[in-house]
Amino acid sequence: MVKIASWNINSVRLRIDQVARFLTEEAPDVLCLQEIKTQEATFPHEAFEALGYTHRVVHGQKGYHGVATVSRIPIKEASRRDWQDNGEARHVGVELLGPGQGLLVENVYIPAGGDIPDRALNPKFGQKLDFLERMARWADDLKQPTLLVGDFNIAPLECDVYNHKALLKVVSHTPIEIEALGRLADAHGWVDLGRKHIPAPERNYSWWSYRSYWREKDQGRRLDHMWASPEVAAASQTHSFVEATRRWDQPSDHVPLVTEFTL
DNA sequence: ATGGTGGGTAGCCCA
Repeated sequence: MVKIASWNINSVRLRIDQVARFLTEEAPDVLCLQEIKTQEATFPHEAFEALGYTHRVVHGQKGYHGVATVSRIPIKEASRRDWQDNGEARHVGVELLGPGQGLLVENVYIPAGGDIPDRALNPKFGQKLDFLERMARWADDLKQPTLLVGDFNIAPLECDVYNHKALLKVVSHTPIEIEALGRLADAHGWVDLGRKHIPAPERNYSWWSYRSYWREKDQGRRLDHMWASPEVAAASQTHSFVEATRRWDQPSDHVPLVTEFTL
């Protein structure tokens, strides 16, 4: 069994103790982190080393964005792509070398896209759409069994948000983003593990805004995803969102996703 | 309809 997790941590240095708690309690073999907000040189390597996560691939950036994949089973870096061509660190791909040998684990942090869902008024929204189109072209050529995980910053289904109608014009749930994400989905025949294991219309949110969480109205969205090649999806046994982390002190606004595979 | 909170960094950007 190989257990793989993904978590937008919103600063790995600030929340390293929470990461350590999560690794101790859930014991994933591989953890993909997004929004580490630091460079490789200032990544808290020691804490991961002490917990047995001796294999690490960090695509970092000072202050913003940044992704890292840490593992207690052997991995090697396969790629780091820049789908915006602007130097932001939003992707790293690794290949498993021991258990699950040959599986690619692609860790991505898709741009949030700003506040206005109009590329003429908001360049960041256009960059998000372009990022998705370039990812789709990348996925066209994938030949190896692949697991694509991360913060996609899109909640595609009606049941992926607390109020579908109210959010149709809110970036993360607009039809144009969902169409672009659909083209990425079709490019490889990805299986959405979140909905394979927790079928619609069941609620399974992965993110709650810091600005609204105190209201205790459960105004969440499913922004984080794990998508698998069909044969990889068929090997998935369990899948869960670890919602408890959102109630820890000074939490990330995202919660981890965890999947177990027979590989 | 609005503003609400959080992180990194150093005079605002990003989410």
